[in-house]
Amino acid sequence: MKDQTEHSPAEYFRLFNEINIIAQLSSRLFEQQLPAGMNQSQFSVLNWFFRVDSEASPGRLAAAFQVTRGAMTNTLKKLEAKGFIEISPDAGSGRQKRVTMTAAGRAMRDDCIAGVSPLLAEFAAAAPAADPPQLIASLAEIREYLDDYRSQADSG
Amino acid sequence: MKDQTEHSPAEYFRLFNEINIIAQLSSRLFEQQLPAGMNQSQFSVLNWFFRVDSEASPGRLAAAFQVTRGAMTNTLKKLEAKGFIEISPDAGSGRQKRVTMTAAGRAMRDDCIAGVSPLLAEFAAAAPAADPPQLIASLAEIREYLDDYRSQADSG
DNA sequence: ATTAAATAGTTTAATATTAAACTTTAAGAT
DNA sequence: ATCTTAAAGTTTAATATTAAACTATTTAAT
Repeated sequence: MKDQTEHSPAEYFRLFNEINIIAQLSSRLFEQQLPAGMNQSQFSVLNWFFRVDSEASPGRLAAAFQVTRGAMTNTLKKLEAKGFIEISPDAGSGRQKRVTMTAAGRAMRDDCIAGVSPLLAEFAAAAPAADPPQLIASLAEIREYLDDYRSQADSG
Repeated sequence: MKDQTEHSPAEYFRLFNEINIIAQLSSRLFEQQLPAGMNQSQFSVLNWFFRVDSEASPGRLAAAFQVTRGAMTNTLKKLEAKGFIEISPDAGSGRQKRVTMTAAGRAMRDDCIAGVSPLLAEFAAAAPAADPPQLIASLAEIREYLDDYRSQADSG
């Protein structure tokens, strides 16, 4: 007999299903709170500069968000046109570029956070999850597994 | 001091972030295993007929998957063109339609499951999550909250 | 019975994304 | 030194999706 550690394929199917539905619902909800003209992709890039590093190549950002380089080119163009980032040649490498966030970009990132905060606060108050830290930890394990899996597939 | 029940907005931000990354990674991975010409949206509709009911209106399916009716029109057209579903007038209501899955659709649904199974089995064997049932239960709570939230917003 | 409002579905225009082709630059092999 | 391969970024074509306009039908109000 199996004990509580049984992990069936069907169970994981159901798990990914729940995750996908939540991703879809929450993304829609979040995007509706963002300032006009901003979407989640653009916000994510601005927030990356806030959280992770002060500069990056387009390729590094594409890898960070697991989108194609073409998609990142498009997102960066939008942000550059609005003056939220700057794209300059990389001094050390002629085939790379150097992306940085402007003051206007930082201000817009703050506006986005302000727009989304009431929703998150409402959510936190309703607390529809028993133990968020535990949940986050479990999900992080899965995310890391998928990341590794992808890397293997890329090289193999 | 807060105990383990603290639920901060920042925590939920992080939670949705993990969920979105997993959704993106897993969707890509799953779609790559599907038979040529099939994508997740189309598979989901076929699988819905397997799991939930033997017939539905386009609007019911759009609501079930939280996509616009326009998006569902598009998905159903693709499935109909390939002979996986049939769309007929609804006897009881001139403005509704009646969608059903064909035998070819059932066969394709099985092919999709077969294509995805090795990946799920591999995943289940690696078991990158301590307690999938618990995880699913927590996520289901969140999904239900978001569903309700959306319904309120729609009517309010 | 007429009219107004709501509902179901489709169509259109715009956008975000992927995959693949392409250009330029760098690194490695000889 | 030259040639080949790899890497970084962009462009193009195709697709999926949303929001909004539109058509047809049903329900409700009077």
